[in-house]
Amino acid sequence: MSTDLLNQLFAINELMRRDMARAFAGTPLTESRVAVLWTLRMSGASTQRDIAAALDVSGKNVSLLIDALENGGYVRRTAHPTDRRAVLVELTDSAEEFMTTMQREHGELAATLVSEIPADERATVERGIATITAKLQQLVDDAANTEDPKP
Amino acid sequence: MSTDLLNQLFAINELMRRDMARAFAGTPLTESRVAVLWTLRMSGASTQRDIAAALDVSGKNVSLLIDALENGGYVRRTAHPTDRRAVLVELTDSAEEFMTTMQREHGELAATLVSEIPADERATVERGIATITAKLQQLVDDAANTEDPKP
DNA sequence: TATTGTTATACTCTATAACTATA
DNA sequence: TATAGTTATAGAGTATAACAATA
Repeated sequence: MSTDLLNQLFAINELMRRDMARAFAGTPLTESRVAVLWTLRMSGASTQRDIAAALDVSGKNVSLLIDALENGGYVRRTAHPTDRRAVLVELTDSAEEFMTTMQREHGELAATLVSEIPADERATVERGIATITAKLQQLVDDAANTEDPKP
Repeated sequence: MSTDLLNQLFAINELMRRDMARAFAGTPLTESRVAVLWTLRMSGASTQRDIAAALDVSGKNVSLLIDALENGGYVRRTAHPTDRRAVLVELTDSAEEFMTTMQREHGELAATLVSEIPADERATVERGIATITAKLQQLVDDAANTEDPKP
């Protein structure tokens, strides 16, 4: 049975991607752009360098994503108060509203999924998923450290 | 707690992507190309149209992916026995070997992850994940049918 | 007429390298 | 000298539309 686990996880990946895509169909948003919005929602106003680090992508890439988001009215670039090289990127009011809606929908989706599991098994399943996530994180970190030894 | 569920699932997504990327670093393969190889591994020789349907991407996209894979020696285009418009795409011997290795590694990873869960909870957790996958699948299907009513 | 795959065109995501303005 | 962001260039994934060959 456990050989099926990765297939299940891959299926969940794919399904969540499709579900997300539906959530912002009709907007000029893409998955990557929404990832930027999530970062800003969680961390507040950030420099492009911070966003690049959080998303593990190049600075150039962030420039393009912010260009598109700024153009669509989702974020605004403002002067950094102390570092004149840097800009601060922040969500506009309408983007904050948009993220509030997405967050609510995520919560509803999670509740719907969990409600399918028998009540007395929910805690075990949630703990199991957390365990899997933690182990996977550890494996990926270890692999990264092996390839890229302490600088 | 259940509000964290989606975050866990998103984290698993991201981690599996990174782990996969490591698995074929150094090859000319990308995530999308490997997705094609998986499809061929599971379904055997397929037309490009079948691959496009399985991956839910455009025919043009499949053309490009197959071009790249053919160029790298992973797949081969052969004539369709009965339909002269179509081509059959199939894995080369070396690609079959490559996929065998990937499949074995997937199995090992799944076993490692599952072994972190207390033995007496494994069945419950695996069943819970399967339940979540099924429900998610159903929600996505329903949404697709609502937008795109039976033609 | 409908379908398979390709050509043509375009947008997005991604990266590296060089450059400008600032620290 | 080092860092933040942009310009320049390039590869990859994705889509739609038009077209050729074949069903």
